[in-house]
Amino acid sequence: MGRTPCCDKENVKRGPWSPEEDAALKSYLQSHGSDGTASNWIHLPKKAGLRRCGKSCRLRWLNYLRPDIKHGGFTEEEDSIICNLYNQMGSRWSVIASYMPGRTDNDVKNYWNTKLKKKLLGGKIKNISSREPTVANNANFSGIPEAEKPQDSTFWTSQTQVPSTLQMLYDVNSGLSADNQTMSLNPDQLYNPKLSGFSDFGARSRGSYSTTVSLSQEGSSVSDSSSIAGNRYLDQDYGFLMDYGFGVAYDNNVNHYGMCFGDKTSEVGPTGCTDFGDFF
DNA sequence: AAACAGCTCAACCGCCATAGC
DNA sequence: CGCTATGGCGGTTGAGCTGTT
Repeated sequence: MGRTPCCDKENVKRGPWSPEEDAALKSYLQSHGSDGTASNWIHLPKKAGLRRCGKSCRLRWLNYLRPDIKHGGFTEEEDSIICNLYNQMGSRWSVIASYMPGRTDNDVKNYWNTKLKKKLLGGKIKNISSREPTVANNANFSGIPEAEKPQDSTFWTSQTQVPSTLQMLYDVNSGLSADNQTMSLNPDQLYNPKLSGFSDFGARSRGSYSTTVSLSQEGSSVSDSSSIAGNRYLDQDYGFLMDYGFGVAYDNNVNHYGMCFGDKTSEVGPTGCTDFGDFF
């Protein structure tokens, strides 16, 4: 037996909302309370005189009609917050959005997919240690569940101790040749078919991320001992996997510096790197 | 001016989590 | 404990807008 639909799809209006519908929804929620419990989204359309699915009403309110919604372009500070948090927790848009009052998960997601991702692909990553972090100073952590907060304060404050081999510019747009002087391995050595190539930044990993990469002693080959989704740059000396956020994992395989590491950190390098790059 | 391509973003879809019975 | 209803979320879609040829 299939799942029962949330509404009668035959009798609900779909597509863009008219100003009249917006007004009806807004007026109803303002007079009856706009929190989910008070509203009961499923039954709201009927009460508000709307021929819409309850979910659609909820989405319209949360993403557009709420009075505290911030419309308009994102600031650089917000860009920075999004990039930092994306690197830390992946595509948890609602959590990321919760750090930015007035922004919705949909907004952040759209902004990431249409602009920020391209910005990064455009080779905007700069020297790792050159910039002060911004999240610590600007993020609003109030109301954020403890588990969702950045857990390592050094991530937000420390800019020192960047290993020299990490002092490189990774230009994701031009591939491996971004900084050949500091790359210890040539592209042939770095490339591993099991890593699915270097050009696909769209891979995504969610939940656990069981990556273990071990470099041979000579660094002449890369062998992975489990599957790796997505594509990363490998640094021979430190063995880290450079992930620019297009498939970044989280949970126990991502440290608080935005780097992805396998379960066996001894195999893939230290966890003491202080930051992962500056995208601007 | 028209045709086409690329981009944006609101809206939808389907899955998952959880509360309540 | 299992089922159902509902809320919430991330991924995807497509209409409309904008830029380019």
